[in-house]
Amino acid sequence: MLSKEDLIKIFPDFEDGLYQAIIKEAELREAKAGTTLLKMGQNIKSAMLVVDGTIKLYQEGEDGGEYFMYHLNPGEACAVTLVCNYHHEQSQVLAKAITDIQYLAIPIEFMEKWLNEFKSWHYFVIRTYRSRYEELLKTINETAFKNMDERLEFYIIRQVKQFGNTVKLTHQEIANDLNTSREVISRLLKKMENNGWIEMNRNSFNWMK
Amino acid sequence: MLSKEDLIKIFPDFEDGLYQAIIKEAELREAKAGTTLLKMGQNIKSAMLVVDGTIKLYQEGEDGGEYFMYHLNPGEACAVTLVCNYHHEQSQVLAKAITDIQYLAIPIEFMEKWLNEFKSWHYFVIRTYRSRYEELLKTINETAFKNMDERLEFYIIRQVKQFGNTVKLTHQEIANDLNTSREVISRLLKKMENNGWIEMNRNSFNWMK
DNA sequence: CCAGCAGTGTGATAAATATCACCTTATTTA
DNA sequence: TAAATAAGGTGATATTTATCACACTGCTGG
Repeated sequence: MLSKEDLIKIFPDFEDGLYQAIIKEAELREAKAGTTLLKMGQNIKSAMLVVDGTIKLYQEGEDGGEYFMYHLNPGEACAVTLVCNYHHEQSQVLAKAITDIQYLAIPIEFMEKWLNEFKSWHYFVIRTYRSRYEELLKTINETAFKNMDERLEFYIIRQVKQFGNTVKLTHQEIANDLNTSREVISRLLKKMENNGWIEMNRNSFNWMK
Repeated sequence: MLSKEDLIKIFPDFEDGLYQAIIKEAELREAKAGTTLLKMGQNIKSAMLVVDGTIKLYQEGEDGGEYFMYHLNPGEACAVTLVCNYHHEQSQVLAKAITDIQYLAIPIEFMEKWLNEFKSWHYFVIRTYRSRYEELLKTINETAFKNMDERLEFYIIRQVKQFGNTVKLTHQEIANDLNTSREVISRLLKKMENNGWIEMNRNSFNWMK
């Protein structure tokens, strides 16, 4: 388990008792890049707080398609797992580790309890929901109003902010995240290359705009 | 202002002190059907709790387009206005009264204070964010994965759940909400009529599926 | 009562995106 | 090192959605 000092670094706004509670009740878990952490429809058994690495959150279509919504970084939590009533809550999102990650798993029976006991936990939950709500608003804005070329640009910029100017994704992976086809992405990237916005390599490209 | 008894009917889960605080600090406002209550980019000055009537929440595109996200009903609050830090928060949504409405306006300087003082307020804020987050997930699912015919059906069903089987909207209004054109909606509704799903009239139709 | 307008119907066409086919090139593996 | 595999390029075509043009109809205000 992490020490209190470690926890303070990652979750600086918690109160003393909450750090103790986390140390006592949470389990520190690891997962390899590529692991699916949460599927749609799956019962939620524990809250997920990111300690290290990056998680990608998706909406999953009935047909099996995936639609990228936002990243989760250290110090952040997966909103849907912070359930207040712990009876048969089912996940409405798909969560995947895209780097090797470490996270705290907290059995959901503590969610209600901690809300009562720790003010800083309450604030954390509100901040989490608020920021995720705002991410979803951005995603809706892109999806509802923009064509694929602009959506792709927005998508790339989010990648760049996360991981720097070298985007290490195949055209197919990007197409999956945007729920379109590989050909569409290939052609749009080719246009960007012609415009001098990117420099393409196999399995990656550099954002230069 | 409303009496405590009225408040209890609409917001049953608040604690005693919170009802008092609302009576003391909130202003009961009215607005006519069609009024814009909140524009994107506008500074948020007060929280909005719906007392009577229905509000529609939209995402607004840069080009001026509107995209319907969800309804707000009595007992519910506009999530974006429940801001914790009251420095220059700007609205990221568009809110319109679609019936005559009554709502409580609470100056946002009380948001932080009430979070500290009233546990039931804290829970209310969390419930609000959680349910709105879930609405957005549904909206994203429709937008990202479905064609216009299915999206229209989903949209109509939400209307029907709100207002009953007679949908009193023009094709143009529906087109605006779904960020498409009137012709597209006209043609799709015509198909639904041919399938026997709806009965069309001028300015309205009946859902019979 | 009729002129004008909002609401609706519908064909023609354009634009965006999806799908299919097939090719080339780089990388991995037997 | 040859063969298999993954990544990417590109034309042809189909589907979905957007846009334009114009007709029709029922309602409303002078």
